[in-house]
Amino acid sequence: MSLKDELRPWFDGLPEPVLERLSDMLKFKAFAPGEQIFVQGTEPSAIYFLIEGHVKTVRVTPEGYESILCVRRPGEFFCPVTVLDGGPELGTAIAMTEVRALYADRDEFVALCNESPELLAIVQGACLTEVRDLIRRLEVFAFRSVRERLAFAILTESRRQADSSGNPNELRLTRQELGALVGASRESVSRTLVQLERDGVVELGRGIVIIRDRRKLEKLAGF
Amino acid sequence: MSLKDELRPWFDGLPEPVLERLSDMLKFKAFAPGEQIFVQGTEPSAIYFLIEGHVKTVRVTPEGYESILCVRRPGEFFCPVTVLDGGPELGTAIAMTEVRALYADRDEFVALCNESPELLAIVQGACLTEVRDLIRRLEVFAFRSVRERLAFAILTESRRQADSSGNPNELRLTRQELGALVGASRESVSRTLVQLERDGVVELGRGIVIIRDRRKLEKLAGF
DNA sequence: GAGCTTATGTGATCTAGATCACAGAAGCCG
DNA sequence: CGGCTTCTGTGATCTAGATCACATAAGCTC
Repeated sequence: MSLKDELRPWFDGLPEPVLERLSDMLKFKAFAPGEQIFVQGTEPSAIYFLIEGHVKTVRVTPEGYESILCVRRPGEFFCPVTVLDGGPELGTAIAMTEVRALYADRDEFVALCNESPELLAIVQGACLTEVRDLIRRLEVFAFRSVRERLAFAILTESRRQADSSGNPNELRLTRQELGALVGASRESVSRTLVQLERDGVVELGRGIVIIRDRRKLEKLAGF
Repeated sequence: MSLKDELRPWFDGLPEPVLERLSDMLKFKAFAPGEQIFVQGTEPSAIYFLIEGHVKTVRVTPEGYESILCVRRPGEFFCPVTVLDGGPELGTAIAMTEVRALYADRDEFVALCNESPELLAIVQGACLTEVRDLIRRLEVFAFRSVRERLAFAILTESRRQADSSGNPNELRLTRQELGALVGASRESVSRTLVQLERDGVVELGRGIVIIRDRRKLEKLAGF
């Protein structure tokens, strides 16, 4: 199957010639676990299309606290915001697993966006989704307990995983990473998850959380 | 001065004919303090251009907690996100003072955006700014104390006020509203502000916070 | 298997901040 | 003016969650 055909499901509705030109400008690159793809604050030089593996975008505060902005999964491209505004990278992208990705030079890609309103609309749409997601997350951060924030994060990530045709019930995140995702300490996450396991909501493993009772989780998260 | 000329500074770089058509589609409306301009979750029917007064966009959780998404000031239009994606309103917009605003029908405005890439880029840019602002805010929420969150919020609002050619040192926000902005209780905000007043950082009044020592504030906020 | 490194559970403490409960103040408007 | 409502300060109490301090445990590599 040609690259162009592989891209099609990602860019549904994109005119054939645009798809063609896009696939022509893409190059392949692999990353090892832990490897940095780009660094917070630097000028964005490319847009990445994730084929395989997971990538986290993290921000580190001056005190050394690490917070995870988002986890990217196969089928996603990043970062839509920096592609459009050309501003500094919002976070540092780190491969969580073996990663296979395609990438395009940002300038080239932007040029193509300016010629194709359809492509621009797709990137724009991704940004708008991010705004809506961030607002929900902010609300959860402001008023809810670690237990509820965790439930929310697990469900959210689970859904994103389902969207990328992964197993929606198995989340490969360490307690540390979950903490960075919900703004809590590793210990609190650990204790809370053990509690949730006792309640039959999840099942725990080393570096993994398995969802057992989605209904209870949704109730907790306030969905 | 014609409406078109009044609009010009808001839409710097917009081609003359587009500006003309935009000014033709605008209508005037005034709101009394406390009046709702639109409601969270409803379908957006218009885009508003704020001429005078302040507008807060709030979200209310099922338990009755109120959080403020943002405060709009003269020279801003809202909400760029719902204009572009047509999704449900992100929050309920409430006039905080006497408000004078212009508004355009969303469909008409979107049609104009589709004809003018320059106009689209302006609205898009506002969305991208929102993403970056939200991310910073999320980070502050996750790891910092009420004291630091307050300093951050006061500075941020101060800057936005300066941008709308208001007095950047006088913030007309109640303790309650500041709490809704930083995710803290009214009491905590009150106590913390009194402390900051003792330290000579701010001066307090009924429904107002006056910045006295911007430098200290910036240090606290982590700027 | 020995010896790493990384991920995890869990007890003991300590504190920021929520919550409850009032009392003053400052504006309103009749 | 007196009686509203809205905003504010402040004490007392209580608890979620951070932090510190270990002890495992599970993989990995040689």
